[in-house]
Amino acid sequence: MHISTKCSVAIHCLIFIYEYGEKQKVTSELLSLSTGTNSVTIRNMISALKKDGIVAVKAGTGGATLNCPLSEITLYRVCRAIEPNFSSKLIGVHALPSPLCPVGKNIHNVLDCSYQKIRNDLCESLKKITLEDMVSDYRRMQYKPD
Amino acid sequence: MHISTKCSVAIHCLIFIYEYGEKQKVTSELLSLSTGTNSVTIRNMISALKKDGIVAVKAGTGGATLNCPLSEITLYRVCRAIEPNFSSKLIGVHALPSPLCPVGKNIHNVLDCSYQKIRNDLCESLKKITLEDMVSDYRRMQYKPD
DNA sequence: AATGATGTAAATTTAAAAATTACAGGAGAA
DNA sequence: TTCTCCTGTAATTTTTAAATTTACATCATT
Repeated sequence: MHISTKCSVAIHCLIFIYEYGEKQKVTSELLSLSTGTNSVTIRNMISALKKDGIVAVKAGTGGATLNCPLSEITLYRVCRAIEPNFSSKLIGVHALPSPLCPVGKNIHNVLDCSYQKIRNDLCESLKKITLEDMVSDYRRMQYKPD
Repeated sequence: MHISTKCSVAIHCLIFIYEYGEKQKVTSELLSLSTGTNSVTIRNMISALKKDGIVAVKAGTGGATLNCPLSEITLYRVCRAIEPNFSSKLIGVHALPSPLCPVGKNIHNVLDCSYQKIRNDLCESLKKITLEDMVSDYRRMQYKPD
């Protein structure tokens, strides 16, 4: 029913990996410390990003690196990688409207009509923002700390 | 962190009230039966819609009616009435990134930059859809049931 | 007054998200 | 070749948020 904190954690990790992935070994433990999120949760999330080709993880010895240019990583892609049907969970629908009521009988279809538009708009909105944008925001803040 | 089912239940109720509110007394009990949602939840939700001027409830004796034209009731207005800060809860953020890490220290501000754009886009998207649209979808389905 | 409604608070239940525990398996270092 | 550090993933437990339930004061009409 929502875009979970996993998306925020994923962006955090991706920025971290971009900044440090080449210089040092970025493990799930390190990302766990930086994000304040459980290392198993991190591993599951990184694993999903890996399947989408966003990151690469060195087998056996560990360590994550980016696997594609920042400009190709949109928020849409991150959300979809982590939670395949995230957009259909955006707005919750009540499960048991009465089939005996004319409104209840049709409400799911009525809602779907409009919700589909909203879901599409959201996806477009998420496609417009890339990790490149976010890293540049990050760097700007790095040097203007207030 | 998401748009709850309350929004869907509210739309269901508003269509119901539009269709039957003038002919019969639409009580929370009746809406509870039609939606399959608890009557106290209905009353709380109707109460929020009332505060926004979307519906009127007859005091004492009960019964809800629409209080403004369908075309003025956008999904944005419904969402905001029910959950004042719904858009800020759209995407969850991890609560405890490490303040000792350069990324952790700035991540909330970085996320806010982009998330603000997404929230605005969502609000615009919700403003484009009115209850008038949804009622006409509903009526179309009424006569073409499949 | 009696009835049938709303409005709201407080407590309980339910369901979803996240954390924890546990462990098999891979790559490199000792 | 065995030890260590890491990943991947399953199963369980804890935590949190949403929704329901219970309860009752209050307000018009009959």
